[in-house]
Amino acid sequence: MVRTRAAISPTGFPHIGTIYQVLFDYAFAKKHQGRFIVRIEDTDQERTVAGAETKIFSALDWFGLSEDESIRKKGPYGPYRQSDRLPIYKKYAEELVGKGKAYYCFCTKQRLEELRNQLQKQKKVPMYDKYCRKLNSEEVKKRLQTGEKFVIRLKVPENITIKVRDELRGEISFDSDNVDDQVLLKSDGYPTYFLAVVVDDHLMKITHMVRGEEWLTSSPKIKLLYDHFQWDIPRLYHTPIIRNPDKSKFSKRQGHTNVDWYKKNGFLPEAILNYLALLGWSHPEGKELFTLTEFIALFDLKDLKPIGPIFDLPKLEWMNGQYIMKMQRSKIKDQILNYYKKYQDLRLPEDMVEKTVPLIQERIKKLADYLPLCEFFFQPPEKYEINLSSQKELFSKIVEKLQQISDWQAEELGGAMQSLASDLKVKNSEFFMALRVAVSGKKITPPLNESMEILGKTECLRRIELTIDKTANNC
RNA sequence: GGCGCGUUCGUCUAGUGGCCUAGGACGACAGGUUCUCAACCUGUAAAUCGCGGGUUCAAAUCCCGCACGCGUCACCA
Repeated sequence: MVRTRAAISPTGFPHIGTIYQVLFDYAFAKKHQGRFIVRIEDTDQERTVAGAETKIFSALDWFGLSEDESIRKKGPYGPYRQSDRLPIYKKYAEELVGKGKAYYCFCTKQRLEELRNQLQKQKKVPMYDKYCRKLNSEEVKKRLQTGEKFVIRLKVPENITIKVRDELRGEISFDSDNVDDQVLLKSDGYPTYFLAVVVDDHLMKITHMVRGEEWLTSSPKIKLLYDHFQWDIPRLYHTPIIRNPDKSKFSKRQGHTNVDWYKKNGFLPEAILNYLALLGWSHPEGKELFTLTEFIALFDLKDLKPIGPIFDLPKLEWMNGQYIMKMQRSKIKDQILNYYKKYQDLRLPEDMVEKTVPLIQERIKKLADYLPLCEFFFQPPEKYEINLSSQKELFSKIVEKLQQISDWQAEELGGAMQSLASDLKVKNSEFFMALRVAVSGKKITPPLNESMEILGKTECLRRIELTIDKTANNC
């Protein structure tokens, strides 16, 4: 059975790059009727942030990428939080020492730092000098008994070639002399990432290890560990890393990496996933718009392209607009209502939102675009984007004409206004623009006649008369 | 700097030796439609397939070298 996992560090807000990873883990597991596991990697006590776990799970739920096993969903291979598995790592680290594949190291942080500085000065690669490898077992035993602080390091064989197979790139060779004697168990009793992933992935029966490309160069360490434990290594996939426009790792400085930002700006989770799916993967028929279900059916990890794509917000916005355009009206209404309530603490009147949806459906790209476009439906304009002071006469005639309309429908209105414009020999564009601004205050609005129909006769006349008053004052 | 990975329009990509004088999408631009904005329609510009060598009747596609970009070099993940 296929089992994939997302290894998430609770160190801050949910990152869009994490979702990108999770999408592939999730889709691949689902495609093969497998299980998708979320494991909390909180082995760095200093970086762990309280509350981050909750945020991660709520982000997963928002995207519809909920896991099958985790700290909140019981599974057969728990616990799923690494800080709850400390004895396990200790046991395996010691097993490695017993096998002669790892060793105790008593070097102080100061010594390591000096060593590093020294090597850097000599323009050499900063690596541990394997000092404690030379310690004999008697001495080690003695030092351990006195309670001296220690770490356990991986004993990397000298002068061999380590071959690792990455399913997207083929076989990659590393010279073991370039691989550091990695610390596996820290002096605080916590494992480092390397020990923890290998032990956990094995114990949790992970079949496909999907992780970011930033891990690629550490894969020989992983390979060595699997060999030393004599475990079967899962299939390895190093997925591309999303980039900034300048091709560096996608970061806060140059883009929006926080999932919350997308929520707050009214992006739809389906649209984001669809967009993300197209980064490094393409639909066999060249389709750009597809559902998660369709993606799951067609996706295969091996089709991923190992090139770091640049995150292009305009395309995401376009895609979001496409999703809104295709959504049922009642659903958009609910989404808008919900969105403003939740993220802007505004309770918009449901009936009015419902009426305006048909007018704005193809005009907004994000839920957050709704109010700037439709605010005038809820309150009369305070400011006017065009100076109407010379139009007093025009508006008087408009009022006169509007008052005669008995059937207040967009069509009637349009007809009446059209004929008035031609009677007065005013250009359509000018005429309607003046009226538009009088009613809404804005140059850009949904279709005028329809908008006026929704506002109603009384309100429209009120607003135009208000405009006349204001233009009169200006004179 | 060592090591590793990568390189097709501005961006996401199609492409696995002939169908490629390189296709699509976003974006840009121009025009049409139109009461504004969108939407929609039509069209234009945009990649000498990073560069240089091979192999082959034939290369974006295979091989080699170089350049550039990115990643990584912690008791962080």
